[in-house]
Order: sequence, then structure tokens, then C-alpha cells
Amino acid sequence: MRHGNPWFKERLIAAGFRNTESRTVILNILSRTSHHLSAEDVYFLVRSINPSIGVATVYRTLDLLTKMGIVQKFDFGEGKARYELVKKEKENSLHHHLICTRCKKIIDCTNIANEGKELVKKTGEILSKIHNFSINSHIINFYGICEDCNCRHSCPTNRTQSK
Amino acid sequence: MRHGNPWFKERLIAAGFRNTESRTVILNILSRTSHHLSAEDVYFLVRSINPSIGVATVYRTLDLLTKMGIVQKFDFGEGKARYELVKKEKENSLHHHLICTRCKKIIDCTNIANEGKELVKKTGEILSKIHNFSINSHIINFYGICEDCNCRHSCPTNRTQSK
DNA sequence: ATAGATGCAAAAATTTTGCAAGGTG
DNA sequence: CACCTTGCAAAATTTTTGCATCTAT
Repeated sequence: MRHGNPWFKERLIAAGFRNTESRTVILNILSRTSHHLSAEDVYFLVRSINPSIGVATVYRTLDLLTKMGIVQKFDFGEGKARYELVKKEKENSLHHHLICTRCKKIIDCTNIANEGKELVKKTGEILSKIHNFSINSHIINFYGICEDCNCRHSCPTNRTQSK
Repeated sequence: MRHGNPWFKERLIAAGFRNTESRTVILNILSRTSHHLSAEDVYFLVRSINPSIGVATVYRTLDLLTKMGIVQKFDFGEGKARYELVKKEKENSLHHHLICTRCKKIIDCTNIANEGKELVKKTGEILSKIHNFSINSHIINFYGICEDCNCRHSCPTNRTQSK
């Protein structure tokens, strides 16, 4: 994985796309982090490597990678999307998240509760068959209030309606 | 449920909020549909009932209802959020969605694959305990390509990169 | 009377798009 | 060389916010 991500190059070519600098840079960034990066995060990192790459390219590339199934797009209700490389080892695992609706913290629980793997798979197969829908990925999100927020506030609803 | 949604009024008062016209109108709209409405959808419907209510109030109210757990906020990666009233009967059910990453269609599968209910509950309890996180709701989304899109296009990736 | 709620319009924030210029196969 | 990609900036979208005014309790 040191240089060039050949598997990625192959997939691009095979799909009829071109193997460009921007795409390589963005893919390298995604492959070197374990976080869910926002488009802005990616853009920021991209600039530190090649300042001539623009935001539009970042968005277009993330979109392309998502459509190719190389990247998974997440939406945690923050008003912006986040992206993560789909790793081979992760392809068969669960994507669990705990999301605090108060402070927007995201706790990644992938692979902690793996007993459910079979069931999610089976459920996917059933739905897939009923609706003739071909599934590429999934997300299981739990929403609630995190430990920190629970300690700091006693009232369950933010009184001021503000952030 | 014909008039006033008394249970809602009670919850507002109990939490120290006021029982206002806007809130009643918005809640009535949400309680009369089975769709996931965007803020824009709600605003549009609100205007047809009381044109003097503004967008900001719609957003503020949806936010308040979400924080109170009366409404669930969904984010399907369309660039905007959608909202749905949490119905009593639904509180213990599953929220399954099939989401087409090509045409953005959302297929609601709530309650079709109910064998998973126990498992989701158990998983939630485990994660909840590990992270000391109090769960209010959850979502299970499957991403892929829908029947219509599969029929119309042979190539797995949209060649033009455009919408 | 008083703290909370609202409307309005401006501002923020994220993402998309048109087009001319550049790069890849 | 043809066609895909890109940068740039403008535009489109969705959501938030400040503030004066209004309203429920």
C-alpha cells in the first residue's frame, strides 16, 4: 500500500475512468485514516499534499468513489456528509454507531457486537429479494445521549433551544 | 386525535415549554402523514394552514420535537434531513430502509423483517452499557441499487459523474 | 409582567455546476 | 487528438441566527 494503490488503479481503468493525480491523493488520504472524514477534512488534507487540487474535485471524487463502492458515505445528521474507505476486512462486518443527539459525538462500534452479523446479513437478503434491490452496504445507528452530556445536564431537553 | 393532541400539550408543559399555535399545527401535520417529510415539505404544508408561520419556526420546532424524542430525524444523504413522528406502536419496532445510491429513492421496510427486533434491542443494550449511552432510537439502512436503476443501466457506475 | 416563542431577513455552511483550460490514454 | 478531468468562481440548497416584536402563562 506504500505507493499508488494498484488495486484502485485497476478498478478505475476497468470501469473506464482515468487514473489521475487527484484521485490517487484522495484515495491515499482515505486509506491512511480510520476516521470518518468530512469533505472539508479531506480537502484540508489534500491541500497539504497538493495545494492545486480544488474543492470541487474533492466532492466529485468522493462521489465517484462512493458510486463505485470504494468509499462509503455516512450522514450523521450534522448537516454534512462523512466518508470512509471500505476496507476489505470490513466488508462483511457490521457498521454500528452511537450518535449523541445533543453534542453530535459519534462513537464507532463496528465489530463490538458481532453476534448480529448473521442476522443483518439474513435481513438484507430478505429485503433484497422482496424489493429486487442489490445491497452494497449498510449502517446501524443508535441515537441518544452520551455519557458526557448526561452528566452535565439534568434536564432531558436543552432548555434554550440553542446549540 | 381530532383536536389539539392533548398528550403532546402535556409533554410540552411538563418539559417547561409553551403550547403554541405553530407547534400544534406542525404536530398535526406530522401526525397525519406516514411519509418522511423534509423541513421544506413541512413548511409547505404549514403555509397552507397558517401562512403567517415562518420557516425558522418550522426548523426550530422540528429541532425541539426531535430533542424531546417526539419526532425522529432521518438523514438519507440527500443533503437535507427528513422527519417523522415517533408513533407509539413504532417505538419498539425496527426502522429499516433500502436507499438507492443512484436515484436516492428510499424504500421504507419498517416491520417487514421483525425477527431482528430482539437482536437490535439486545445489541443496543450491550452498546449502551459499554459506553454508558442512553439510546432513544435507531436506524438500519441498507444502501445499494434499486430495481428501476438496475434495469435502466448496465454499467455499475454512472459514466457521466453527473446527476 | 416576564420569560419564552416567532417572523423576517440576512448569514452560514455545505454541496453543485458551468465553462474554459489542462491532462490522460 | 479526442475526451475525460479539473480549477475556479458563482450559484444553489439547506439550515442557522440576530433582533425586534409578540404571546402564553
